[in-house]
Amino acid sequence: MKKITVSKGAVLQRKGDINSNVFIVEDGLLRSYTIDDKGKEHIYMFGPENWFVADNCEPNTPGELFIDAIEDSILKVYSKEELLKESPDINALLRRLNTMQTRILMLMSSSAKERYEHFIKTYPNITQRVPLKMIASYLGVTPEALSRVRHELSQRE
Amino acid sequence: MKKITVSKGAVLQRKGDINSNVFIVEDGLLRSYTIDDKGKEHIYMFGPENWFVADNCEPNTPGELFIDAIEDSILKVYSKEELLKESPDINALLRRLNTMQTRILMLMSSSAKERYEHFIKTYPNITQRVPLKMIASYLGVTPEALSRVRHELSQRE
DNA sequence: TTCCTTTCTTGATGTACATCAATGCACAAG
DNA sequence: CTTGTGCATTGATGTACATCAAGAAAGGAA
Repeated sequence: MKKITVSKGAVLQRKGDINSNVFIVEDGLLRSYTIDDKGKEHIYMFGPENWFVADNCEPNTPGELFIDAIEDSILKVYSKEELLKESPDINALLRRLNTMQTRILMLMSSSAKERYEHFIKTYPNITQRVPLKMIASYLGVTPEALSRVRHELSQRE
Repeated sequence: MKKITVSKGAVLQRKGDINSNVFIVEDGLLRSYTIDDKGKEHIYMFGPENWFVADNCEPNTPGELFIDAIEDSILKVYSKEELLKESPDINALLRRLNTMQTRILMLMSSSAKERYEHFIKTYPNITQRVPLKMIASYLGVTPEALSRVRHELSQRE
């Protein structure tokens, strides 16, 4: 762990960086965000005092998020490895957080069709095991809308 | 930890229960979901083999989610206290998961206005510290839309 | 101060998805 | 077999929000 001071506007991490730092905000304000394919910014979270901010990607895989300082800030910086040493159970939780992160970014930036395509890639087996209306409910759309998406996708072949 | 077998349709937890179990799915399929004020169901997650399913509420506060079995399932059941004993750091992560959970449910079930109202309740200070467009980006709406929501709310007094 | 940049607001129009309603299919129970 | 009940599909219509465009207000740097 080391403590650093950054000024407003400082960039702590870029999307695509292989970088597994966890920031704990002592004072100031961070934000983490992504930029989608249309160039639009989506803020994933704000990090005010006493929050921790991190891109919850697996260690040693490229990150999804940008992290920067909205105000002058004082931060404690941990490496993820450092935290994992303390307790390996944390690994499962981190993976779970990652799933949630992806889900939030999907809900904010993707259309029903894109969300469905992502879903069948991520959970190919589940698609066969549950009724369509449950998948719709998971994706945040109505069964009618999902049915039309499905129809559209099957046409396109 | 104990191991249990449940059959399709079994309800493991209801919204409002004070119940801090964590289920690890050995075989079968669980789902967790909420029901909003309009009576609409929103699936928070599916729990296939090797997933863990839990309502990430603080221990000893009422849960947000229903959890039930979509297929006959074999589960390992842990109490949250049991996990916390292993490593107190997990607490911070659980709190974080809870924030994510709330966020996902908001994105799936609430209008822009409701999301904004929830935001200013949860982060009253941040509202003053960041430009509106960032809040819009966090909420998943355009600055224009948020501006109109704000206008509407200020009228109503 | 003036200029420049960024933020916020307001209006007009477009669109993805919701809602409502009807029909067709399964599969389960009698 | 027949009847019922829940699920999926399709069409017609409604609406919340996005997009596009223009102007007003609010700092920041010279």
